[in-house]
Amino acid sequence: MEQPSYGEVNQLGGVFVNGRPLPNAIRVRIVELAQLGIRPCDISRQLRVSHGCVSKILARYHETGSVLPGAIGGSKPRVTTPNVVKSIREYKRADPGMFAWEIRDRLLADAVCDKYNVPSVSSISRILRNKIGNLSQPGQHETGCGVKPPAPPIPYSPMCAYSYPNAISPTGAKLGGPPGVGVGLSRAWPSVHTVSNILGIRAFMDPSAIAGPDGYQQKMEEWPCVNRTSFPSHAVNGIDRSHIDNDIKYNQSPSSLSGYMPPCPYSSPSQCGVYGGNYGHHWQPQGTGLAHNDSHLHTAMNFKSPSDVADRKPPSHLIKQQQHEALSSVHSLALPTSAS
DNA sequence: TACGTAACGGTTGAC
DNA sequence: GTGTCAACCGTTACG
Repeated sequence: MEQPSYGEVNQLGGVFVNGRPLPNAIRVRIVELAQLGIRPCDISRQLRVSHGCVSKILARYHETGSVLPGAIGGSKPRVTTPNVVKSIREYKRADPGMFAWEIRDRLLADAVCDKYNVPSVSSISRILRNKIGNLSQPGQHETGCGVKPPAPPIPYSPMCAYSYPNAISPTGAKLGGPPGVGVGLSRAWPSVHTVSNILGIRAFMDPSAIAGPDGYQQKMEEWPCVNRTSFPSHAVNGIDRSHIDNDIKYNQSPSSLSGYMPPCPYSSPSQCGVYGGNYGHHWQPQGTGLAHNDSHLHTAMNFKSPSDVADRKPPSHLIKQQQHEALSSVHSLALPTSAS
């Protein structure tokens, strides 16, 4: 049986998995280096990540304060919640001649929904047709008639708590919610397609998994379809294994951001929280990805304060030295002088 | 040369 | 169990 090979090599020689986010450690490193004043082009070259990706990650970070990737997969949360259906039913009962658009306005006016999760007129029409259309007919499962209503047509979990305004920007981008709120990431990393595994840097991403105390490791390590042998065993994206190991310990100069930015704050199980399950009752604000139950992430999140960044910037005469050290810590390669 | 971004092909997970 | 859909991903190429 031929095992598929998921890894690919980009133009810079870096290994990536199409469709999958970069390891968080690399994402963090990108932001970290940028914070040190290293140019994106240099970060791109040194980490062997496309400049487009570097640009995207940095832009995302500046916008949301999170280095974590967004929620992949899943479906948008339902807007036709039982509560909404109930309200529509009541509106329709009070005024059978009510138009769908009137109902929609009413839902907004009564704060049953907000502008972000109000059903469309067509959705309301569908509700009226499918669920409330025979409202006036006898035997209807209206409450109060002593007849137990059938099971709700829509299996629903308490998604009503879902609040778009706090979670999604007008552009649809997930933004940070209240710190520490709803950041419990319940879903374990669902995919065997973790880049860390694919790249063979499991230990880099999740040192604790080496011990494998929770059985999670086994699941990951048993992934049979990753042809790790196709990747260099000694280096990942230009990061020498020995340096990766060092990176795990993160013995970096305390003068840099590293002092309060753990190098690998996001273990794979932590990262998983941003994938899937983010809609509906599983949905979690992206911006809080750094502030979830992993205290390291919270710490990492804190480092993003622009004022902090400004305050923590080292004296200018140390910047170049720090940049050099930062990149040197990532690679065994000498930092080109052009990187200045 | 550096950078932003659209296009592209891919993955993911809810439905 | 499978297909669809809509979200996301990183790379590439272009300006």
